[in-house]
Amino acid sequence: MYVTIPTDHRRSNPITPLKSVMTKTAEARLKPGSYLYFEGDEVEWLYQVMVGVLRLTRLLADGRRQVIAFAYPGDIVGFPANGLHHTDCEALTDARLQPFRRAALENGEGDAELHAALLQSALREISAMQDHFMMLGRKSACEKLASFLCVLTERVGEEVGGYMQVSLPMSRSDIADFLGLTTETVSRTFTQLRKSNVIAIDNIHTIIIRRPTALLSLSLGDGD
Amino acid sequence: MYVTIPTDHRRSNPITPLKSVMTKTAEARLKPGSYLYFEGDEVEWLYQVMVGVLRLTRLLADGRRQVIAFAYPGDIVGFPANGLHHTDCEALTDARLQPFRRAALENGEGDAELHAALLQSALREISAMQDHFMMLGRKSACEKLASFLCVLTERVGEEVGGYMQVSLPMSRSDIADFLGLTTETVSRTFTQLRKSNVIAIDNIHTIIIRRPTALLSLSLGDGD
DNA sequence: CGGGTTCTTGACTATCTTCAACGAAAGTGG
DNA sequence: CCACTTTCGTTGAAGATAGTCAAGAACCCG
Repeated sequence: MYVTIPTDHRRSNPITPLKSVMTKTAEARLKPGSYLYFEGDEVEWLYQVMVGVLRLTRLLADGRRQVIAFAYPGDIVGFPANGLHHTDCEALTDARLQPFRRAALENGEGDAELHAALLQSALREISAMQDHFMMLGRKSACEKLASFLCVLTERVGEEVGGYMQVSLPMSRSDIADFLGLTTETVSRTFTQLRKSNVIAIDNIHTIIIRRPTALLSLSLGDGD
Repeated sequence: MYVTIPTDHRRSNPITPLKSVMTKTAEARLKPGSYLYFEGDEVEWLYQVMVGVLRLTRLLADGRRQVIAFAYPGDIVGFPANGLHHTDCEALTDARLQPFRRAALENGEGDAELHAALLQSALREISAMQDHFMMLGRKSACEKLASFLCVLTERVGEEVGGYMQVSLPMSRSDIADFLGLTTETVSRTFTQLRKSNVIAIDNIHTIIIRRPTALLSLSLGDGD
């Protein structure tokens, strides 16, 4: 499940690994900055993220970029369309991935359980992307960033000293390209949230949620 | 396949109907303005649009709306996530739909061919939605509307008197909510395209493409 | 420690939205 | 079929949000 506004899937299901009764393929490992695949590549494998964070991006001819999703442990990346990858996929951190043959999705390969799990994952992704449409099309900069932090806190936040804390392995421009903003706007919005004491910025990559309910309100547009 | 920036699927495959060897369920018919399902409904059927145009929408608590997609003949609507519908679906025109049991997607129901076709349709939808992200997040009003008209022309344009002509069964506010704009901006952008002689507006719901290459350039951001 | 990248901040600008009015089209009822 | 009402679409003026350009600060890495 990808980082978008959640529909219902809570952290109730933290990282249900898909287990295949078939060929137990060895986990893949990635270093930060290395690519798993590129747009246009033939799809041979899907991958479940076991450890780490990946970034899926698409480029426009003139260099404008859209981050499609950040993939966290439990998520599946690499769904094919007409047999091809439609995004670039880069590791933001050290990562470990469990590969599944594309055929496991497309014809089951005799493993009905795995097949069903991959399909459900694809369907959840459709729903998650629909949420993200609302974010991109209809939310203000502040609502976008607040939503983003809420979702991340929900999925991968850790409690530290009575507050939830979130690690942001991606750069400000990754966040900007995910939310349809510029880095400057992302930066200003972080500052604004910090000054209004909704969050604290421990360091650039670590955010502390000081007022979770305020953050949630902002994410829903009650901030007016 | 939904109305978004196309990846590769051209009109080469105009309306390949999915044929089931199983229960030949009767076609459903819809009048304009009637709903096929609502967000939150249990999914029992998927539908392939045979005739007509449907609109898939999502609402925010405060009434802001996002049009997720317009579904044209050949498209499948109703993919479940956790068994539920995640959009509202309304007919914009008279429509005819071929229903398929949800089980045909989820476990094949013994019809492997239908199962595979539904799965491929879901995967293509994921790719189409990724295109739409770029549109919502990274394009200007003019690029958005030009892209929209290009895609529609490609999919459902008809040649009339040497020019391609496109019918727009949806309202201006549907277009606005699809592109993440206001109705005023959509209207102004139509006027701008008309004044620069890229399109002609035969009537509110019928657009003539006077300069297709100029429209394509605008959609890609070469308009500067 | 130093050089390069990333992040933040400021001033200014552009694009799009908002608010408001008007006109056109479509639906309703006599 | 026409008058009335309502909805939808267009246009204008003003304002706000986010973008652009530019400089300085913080961070990272060798």
